[in-house]
Amino acid sequence: MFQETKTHEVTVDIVIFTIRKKKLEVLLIQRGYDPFKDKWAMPGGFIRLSEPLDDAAKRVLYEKTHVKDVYLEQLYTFGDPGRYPNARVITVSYFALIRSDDIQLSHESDVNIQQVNWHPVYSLPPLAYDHKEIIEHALKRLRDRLEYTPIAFQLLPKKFTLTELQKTYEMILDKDLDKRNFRKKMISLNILNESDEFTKLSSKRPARLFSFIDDSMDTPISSIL
Amino acid sequence: MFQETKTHEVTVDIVIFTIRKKKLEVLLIQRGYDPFKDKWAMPGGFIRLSEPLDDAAKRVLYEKTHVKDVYLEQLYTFGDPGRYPNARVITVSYFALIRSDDIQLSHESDVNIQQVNWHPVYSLPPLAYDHKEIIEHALKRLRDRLEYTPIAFQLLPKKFTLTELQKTYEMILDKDLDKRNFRKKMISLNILNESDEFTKLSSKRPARLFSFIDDSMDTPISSIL
DNA sequence: GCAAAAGTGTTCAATGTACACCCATGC
DNA sequence: GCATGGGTGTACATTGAACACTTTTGC
Repeated sequence: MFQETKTHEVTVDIVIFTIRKKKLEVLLIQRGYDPFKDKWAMPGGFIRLSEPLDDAAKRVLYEKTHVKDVYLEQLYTFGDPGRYPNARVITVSYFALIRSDDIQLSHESDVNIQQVNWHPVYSLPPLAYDHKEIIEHALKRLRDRLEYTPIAFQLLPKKFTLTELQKTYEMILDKDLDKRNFRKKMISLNILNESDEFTKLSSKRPARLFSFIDDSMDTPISSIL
Repeated sequence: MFQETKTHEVTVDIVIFTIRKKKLEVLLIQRGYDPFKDKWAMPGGFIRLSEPLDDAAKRVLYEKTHVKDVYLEQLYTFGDPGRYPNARVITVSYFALIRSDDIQLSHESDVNIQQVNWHPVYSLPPLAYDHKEIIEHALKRLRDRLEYTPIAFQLLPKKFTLTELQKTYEMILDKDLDKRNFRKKMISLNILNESDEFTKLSSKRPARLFSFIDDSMDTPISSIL
């Protein structure tokens, strides 16, 4: 077993979440060669010898999306000997939250890659390796964080309406929330700045725009179910 | 940098908690040689090439304590290039909860090791590497788990009194709890079996013994503060 | 009979949950 | 003027927090 490599290889893989077309989506890359040809996989890469783990994650993230300064958190380390064919690859997984309008997907001319695309997290294509398991793990963690920290703002533009915020929660939790209770709760947390601006474009009643008070990232939130 | 090794080395390190002498303690090994001679470190070891991560953790745990079937959970992966002198060592950390009466410390005749000993988690000796950071991380995780899952039972004998259970919570949270509220809460969770037995040895009023209902390990617990 | 730990309930405050109607706008 | 999403309050149930005295035993 493992004749081809005599050492562990260590990679980072990143579950990149965004909100796009009113859906919670993850960024996937279609593999252009075997093993797992045509299957989809999360962006990932080898960790350089003198590179901190978080830096490796940031680098991979930047290479694929050209975004910086996004929410990034280490998730879990997967290292089953059978997870990778013909090599022992241990992967430190991360999850990232980005605003879809910040993104510039890089369409590098890499023959190994067929496509880079967003996929709704609730209807994923066939995935390579153990990436399905990793994404499920990431979704669990994201839901967990959502109930205790003001993390949803990482997926929204600077200014947003309360309805947009609520929809974000609903997409992640995959569950409907009560409008009045949601607003009451959010406002009582004192993490929102009420602006004087309103949405204009819609052909409906304009909605007030809010922004997130930066220094409240560490504010714990009691449950919003 | 890193001339001595050209690859990443991957280890597991385990934060082993127990309750001993009415204190929350961790198992540490005093190093017998440089670097970090005389400093204390957590039990750890290299991951074998075709060994799953959890198995490596179980193996290291067994080697040091001769216990099996204990609570073991992956914690976090530390991989700062500067954390280890002269090598790039990435460590997947775990934390374990064991009953101190189950333990048989192995006093192997390893010249590299001076001593294997328990240390109170709130007054640790000087630690090697970044192990202080790892233990702090483990303590945070343990506290977190304590508030949402019935994990404290992993530190107690099969049968225990409510006072012992409360003391366990108090040691981990480093905070006093209200006796009546604590008992009310625990009983309302329906995860305890009330037995007909009582403590006998003490020279005080005997206390009723309880046991934990096994299949409630996944029961979430709302906050106990 | 006294020292020491076991055991037990009530009141109040805070938080969560369920629920329905009017408002402002563009067309 | 009507369709669409924005915005608002109250009543009730659940949960958490504070708090003190009686009971059982060994000595």
